[in-house]
Amino acid sequence: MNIFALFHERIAAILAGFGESGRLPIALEPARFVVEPPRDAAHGDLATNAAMVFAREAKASFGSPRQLAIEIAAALTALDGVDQAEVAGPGFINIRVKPEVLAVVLRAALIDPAGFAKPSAREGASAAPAPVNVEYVSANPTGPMHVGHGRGAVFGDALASLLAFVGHPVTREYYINDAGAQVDTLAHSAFLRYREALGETIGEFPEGSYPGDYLVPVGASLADIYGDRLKDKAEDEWLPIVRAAAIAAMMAMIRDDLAALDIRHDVFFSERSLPHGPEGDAVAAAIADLRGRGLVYQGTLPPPKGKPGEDWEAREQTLFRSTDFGDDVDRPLRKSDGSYTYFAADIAYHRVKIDRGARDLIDVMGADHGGYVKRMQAAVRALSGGEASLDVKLCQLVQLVRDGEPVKMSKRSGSFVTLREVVDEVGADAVRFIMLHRKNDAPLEFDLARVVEQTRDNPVFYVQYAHARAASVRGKALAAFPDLDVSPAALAEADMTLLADAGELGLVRELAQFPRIVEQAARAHEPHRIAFYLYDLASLFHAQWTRGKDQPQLRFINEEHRETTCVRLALVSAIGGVIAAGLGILGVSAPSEMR
RNA sequence: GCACCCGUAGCUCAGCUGGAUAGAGCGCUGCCCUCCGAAGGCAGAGGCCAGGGGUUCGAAUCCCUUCGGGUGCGCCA
Repeated sequence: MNIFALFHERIAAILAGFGESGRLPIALEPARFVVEPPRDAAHGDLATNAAMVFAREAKASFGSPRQLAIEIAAALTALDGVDQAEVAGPGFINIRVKPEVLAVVLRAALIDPAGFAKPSAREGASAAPAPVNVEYVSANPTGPMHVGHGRGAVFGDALASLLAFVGHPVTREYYINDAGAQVDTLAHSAFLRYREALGETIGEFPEGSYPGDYLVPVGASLADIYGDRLKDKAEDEWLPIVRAAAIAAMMAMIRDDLAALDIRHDVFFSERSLPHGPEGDAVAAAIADLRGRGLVYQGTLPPPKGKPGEDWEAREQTLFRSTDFGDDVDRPLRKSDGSYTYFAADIAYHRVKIDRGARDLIDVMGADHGGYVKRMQAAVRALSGGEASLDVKLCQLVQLVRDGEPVKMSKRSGSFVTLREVVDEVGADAVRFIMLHRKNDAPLEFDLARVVEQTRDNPVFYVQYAHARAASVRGKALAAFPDLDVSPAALAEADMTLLADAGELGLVRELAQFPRIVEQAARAHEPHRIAFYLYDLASLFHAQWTRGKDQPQLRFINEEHRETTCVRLALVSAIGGVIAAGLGILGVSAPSEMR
């Protein structure tokens, strides 16, 4: 029930009508104009720039954009639900709808807040929303997740929910980098813990290994299972065993950390599981695929400029022609020793995703992967023959602070602040909301002290409290009118014309924006817009509530006027419902009371 | 050297894919409330949207460029 979309269609129809009578070109692209809330509420309920956008096309028949605007406005005025449509400035059209339109919006939001926000299936819609694959987290299985991983995790999870909410079939996916040198290093560190568990004194861990004590249980468990039988085996015998045990333990830990944030994936895809070997090599097949498209060749890359490359020497490699797709240089698929690069494996993996049917691929990664974006997009386009596209969402760093003071993080000592510690301290809701309350490509400051405060500076609390307050008002109403039916269906019968106060009408207008915000957030892949919207809505709601302090006639519950109470309860319930629906998309709970 | 991201109020950040007088929260100033519905309300000051060019009816938004910050740059994953 998106009234902005509704009026967009109506105006498009009016323009098409002008097209039929030969006064405008037939095939005007409706996406060029917008219908949006006016900056100033005094201007009306909706505004459109349609007349100005099509000024050039209208010049012959209408002269000025203003004249086109006048005629569009005249046609709008004749439509159902339109109170007035007037032209302002150079050609804006401000539309004011009749009260019954706002009543319809309010009822829709009240009866089914989530359904209200979903895009309505249009008649003759071209196609169902495309299948989307969202890959997120993908932290290497070499230790506990830290806070930066958490941001990507929460972001990817909320984005996946958002896309599912608006109708896309969504696959949530985790790529386990379990095939590189890092996991061998992990295995060596675990082996040291194993020997330790057998009673050896290990002392200092070697440079570049994983000294964190999260490997201690892995060593102990290996000692339990194998006794000392691994200790004297050759490395190529114990390594696969220890590696598998260590990776399994790390992934169990990571999944546990994710579960604490209520983050789940449909697919955990192991890099090691990509078929390899003579009987079927997925990476080789992917390279052959690209080669068949004429995009692979043997060549030598120029040395990187500006970086003093002492040890650089020209070597011939197998290269992917990513420059055909806008990359800066072609990228190697095989190292000089003939083994595959990580990029080659990643190409094979994305090929799997495309083969499974995904057309919109999204990778959520840390900002340090920025240099990787172009080549991966090139690969996806090449592999799919242009059918699929990849959007890469880079999440910037998280700076943990407490009361404004930076929290020390030292990876070297192994005592970095883990995601789990933060979740345990402030709760999953706070972590999720704060991480979604910022654009993904902007750095995030996370104040551990602030997010547990019960004040307006704490957006988590402020929004959740609005929901709790809505629930509380409903309870209070039952105390005043014990026989009142406060179910949404019953409240929807209330006389909506009794909503007359400017603050109340402002709230209805704010509710009307929810579907639009959801749609835009989904299209832009920016869940933070929902968080900001919820904060604005909560803010207006709290303000209206507070007005009742000084002006008792504005209180939601009026013991003298049952009908007024009903309609205000309808408003309050709709607000509560929309906040719950919005928080639901973000994966944040909507409590009925704050403690 | 090149590529990508960022630069908006004192601080932290929004700004709806080009619209009307650039917004919010903190902080600051001044009133109100602080028993009557649960952790406050109202108002004000504060901006060359980093600088400069361009595109057009119209630019914080798009393009070019300069400056400043971050990230990355074959045989790491």
